[in-house]
Amino acid sequence: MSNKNQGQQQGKPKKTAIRFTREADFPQWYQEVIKEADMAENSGVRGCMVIKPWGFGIWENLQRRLDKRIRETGHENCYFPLFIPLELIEKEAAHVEGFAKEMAVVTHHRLVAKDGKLEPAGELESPLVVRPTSETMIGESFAKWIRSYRDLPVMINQWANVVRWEMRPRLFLRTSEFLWQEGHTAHATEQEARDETATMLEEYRALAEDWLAIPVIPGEKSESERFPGAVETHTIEAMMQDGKALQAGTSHYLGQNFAHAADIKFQDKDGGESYCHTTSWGVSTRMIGAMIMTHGDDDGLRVPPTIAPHQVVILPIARDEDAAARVLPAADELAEKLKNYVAFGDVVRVHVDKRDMNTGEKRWSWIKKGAPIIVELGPRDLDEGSVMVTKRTRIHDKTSQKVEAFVPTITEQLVLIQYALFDEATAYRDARIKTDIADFDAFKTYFENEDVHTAGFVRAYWCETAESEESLKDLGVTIRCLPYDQPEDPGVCVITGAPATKQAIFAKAY
RNA sequence: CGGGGGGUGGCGCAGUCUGGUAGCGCAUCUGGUUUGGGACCAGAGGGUCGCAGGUUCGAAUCCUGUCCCCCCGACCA
Repeated sequence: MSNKNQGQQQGKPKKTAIRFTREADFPQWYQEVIKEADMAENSGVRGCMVIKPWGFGIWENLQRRLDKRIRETGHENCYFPLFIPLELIEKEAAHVEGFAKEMAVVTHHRLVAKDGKLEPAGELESPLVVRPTSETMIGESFAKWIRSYRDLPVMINQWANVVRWEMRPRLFLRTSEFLWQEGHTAHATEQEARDETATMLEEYRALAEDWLAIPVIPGEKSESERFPGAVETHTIEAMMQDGKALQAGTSHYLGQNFAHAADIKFQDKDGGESYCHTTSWGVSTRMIGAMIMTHGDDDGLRVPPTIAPHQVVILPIARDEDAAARVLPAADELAEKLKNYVAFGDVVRVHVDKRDMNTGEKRWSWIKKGAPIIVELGPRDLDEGSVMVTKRTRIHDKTSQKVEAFVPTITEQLVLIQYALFDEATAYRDARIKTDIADFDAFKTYFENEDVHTAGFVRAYWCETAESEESLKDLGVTIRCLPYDQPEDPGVCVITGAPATKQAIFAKAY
């Protein structure tokens, strides 16, 4: 048995690679993972973060895959302005109301020097809102673009930053400015728009589960949780390791609400005039927060191989010049060999870490960053024709593998890590979905007494009334969604005891 | 936005109550010894204490304002 604390001869012994454990303090642990993995940091601007290469690389890999799927499902990328005229966003009543509190507003367009300082001057006649989302702006364009049924459907997407002046920012989960994609489509018929909404939610489910290894529950939002202005909002809900829910992506059927507001209409075959049915859907950098809180452990981040900026990190071990002369070229050579293989549709991403620092420290830095496979290559390995392999899923089990066995199986090893992460997360989540809560007393007892060991979701029948939902408020519990897979038989509402036909997921949420 | 806690070399902190011009550990740099699970010894560099103003002979310490961070709550992707 090796002792991972061996190097800690002085000072406080460390049991884990990072300072906080999930159990002791989940919020602190979350921040510590981000810091130790060198993913992002706060900036001097409230609620706005600097995304560092390891965090941004993860985002880019997620983005690359999703962008591909967005194109494959018939959409095209566009770009719309960051600023929205105030009078434009006022057009859809429910929409404004929903976003009013969190909109940043530009009121001036110029600065003048005064007493050595710069002061805003040139007040705008009409203020501009920094987009919190682009339904209104894109709706304006749709109205111009669409004349005839032959122009439909219009299916576009944009990768952009948006601003929502949130009260309580948290890195990746809720930043004032965040990166996302927003898809916007306009259709001739309700059915087509509803199908689009469902198609994109399924894309999000696949992105979360197949790509990020995050198990999610797809379903429909209750009325109170709907996107402002939407007829229906569909969501994928994930469970974090503290048992809280995180909405990881949404797809909205907007009906004709925005079409009426922006006058998006077309002439049909009969010459009649109709309003379009529109949709919108988005996922954001919040997904990275979901990944951290799904896969991270007390030694830091664990990145699914699909999106890891480096899937394999090679650590050349050289104690002197002579060893370096042998080991460094060998490490490069190994990297080149690995690059002949493809995993998840891309050439295996290999990095040789040649930084001049202690090997143990170097190794821990990659463990904290969550690189899926760490390969140590030293003179001894060279003599034996082998490599020392650590998988991030089992950091205390180093195995020596022959190079000719290791290299050709790299794809398989990465895939197995991917599956292991998904299976582990799924087992964790499923064990924390309670389905045996009989009545509201038991429900309250559960949510009042939950802690980091027991917290989770309750799945139970719900009568779908706003009043019953209101009574959850004091508990801090919300209805996350009505899952698509529903039992055939009706039951009774866990809150009111009234007859109910559908089950809902109840949870505390981010 | 309400309640609570904070901002002191890169990181983590002490010092603040009882003003006297900054200290510890880690990290960094140099030299040496080391090196396959977060090395050791010696030496060195680095901060004016979030920012602005005030009180004072003198402010990290007191007062006012302000910005930012963390936790809980309400709000939200």
